[in-house]
Amino acid sequence: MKHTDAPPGSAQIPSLGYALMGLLHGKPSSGYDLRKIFSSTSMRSYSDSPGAIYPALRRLEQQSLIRGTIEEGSGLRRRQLFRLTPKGIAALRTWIARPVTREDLVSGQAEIMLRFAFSEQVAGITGSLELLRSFEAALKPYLTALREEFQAGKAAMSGSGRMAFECGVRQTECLLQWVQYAITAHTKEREGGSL
Amino acid sequence: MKHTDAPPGSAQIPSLGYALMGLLHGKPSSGYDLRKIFSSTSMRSYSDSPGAIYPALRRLEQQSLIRGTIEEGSGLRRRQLFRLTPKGIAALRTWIARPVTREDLVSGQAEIMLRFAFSEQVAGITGSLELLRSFEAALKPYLTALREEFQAGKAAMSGSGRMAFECGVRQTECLLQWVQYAITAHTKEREGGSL
DNA sequence: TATGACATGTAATCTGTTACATGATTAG
DNA sequence: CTAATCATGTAACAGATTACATGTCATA
Repeated sequence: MKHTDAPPGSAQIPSLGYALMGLLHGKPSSGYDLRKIFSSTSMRSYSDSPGAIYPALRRLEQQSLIRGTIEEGSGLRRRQLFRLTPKGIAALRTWIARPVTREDLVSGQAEIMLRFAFSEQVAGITGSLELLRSFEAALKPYLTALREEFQAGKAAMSGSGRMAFECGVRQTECLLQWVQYAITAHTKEREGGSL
Repeated sequence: MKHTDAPPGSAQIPSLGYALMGLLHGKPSSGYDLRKIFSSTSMRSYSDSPGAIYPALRRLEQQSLIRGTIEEGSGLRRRQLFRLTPKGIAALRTWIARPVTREDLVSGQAEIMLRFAFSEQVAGITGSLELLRSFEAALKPYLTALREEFQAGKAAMSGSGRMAFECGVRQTECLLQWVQYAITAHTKEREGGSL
């Protein structure tokens, strides 16, 4: 019975859309540029296929989150440069500022890390710090629950099932350590930098 | 130009299909049972929605990887119990025995962990060990490449971008440590258990 | 002039999500 | 009787993958 009832016009943006917008915030780019970023950097987890990127760009443009302009002059063929609109920047900011939920943790933390990666450029160090704290706040009880589930269920698991679960717990512990390290690092930087 | 040319009839199975088959290997279950497992255990990353599970089960049945039989007798309503066919068991085994590729590492390790979790039940400790070694072999050069990419690119990243990358490196290190720990644990168990 | 990198797209298909529909059985 | 739980399904839609199609420009 979850009536999503999203604010009209904001037909929820998939992860790829935010990845694209985050990159465009850094620098206006063509679809081809973005594809190259996906295929050549550690963002390989996003598909660099034209069938994914061009339709996604068009959807974002239809929602007025980005605007494309055809580049004239420079030697090559028509090349459409996309840049964020004010509405797009606002959407990015809202996305980054969303509190981290249990759901974010359950379904792989890929999207939260994406949010964090863009956070400093889009929302400043304060925004990064807020996201990290929200991350930490969600992570702690989640880790506790994971450990409890492990204790409760390990008797019924196969050897490798138990090990796989342990891996999940360890990875989550590792993540929490990183979050705490990142919080101190960012706190220091903010004190040293802009105070 | 990648002509996939999969062996006919084996129309590549998505991750959800293997998750379902892995659970069925443990014990024949109805769609409802499987949904409950997804919604109540740490396999929450799979959707427990009927719109995902029932069609997936039907697809597997059409490929003769599982077979459903209606349960009579016991009080409740008709309930279809699914169990693996020999072909399904073979497909599971093949999936588990697949060498771990770079691609597996790039796009989140969720699927390899699923493979590993089921490996002992389906392929025995030897199968688990082989998978772990393959995992280790893929992980080491990947980690090296990640670190190199980090060194090469960190100058151009924002503070939080750099941190996010560092998180990726740390998580990968954590994973490698776990793999090595799991290898020694499994090796011991095999020596103690069946020798 | 032929090849390969640049640059953009489309169509078919598959899978998953959301939301709804149906009906049986059990507990209060 | 009514509500909750058990149990299965479907229809509309969104998004990604794959494979193909198209055309420009540089260079060898």
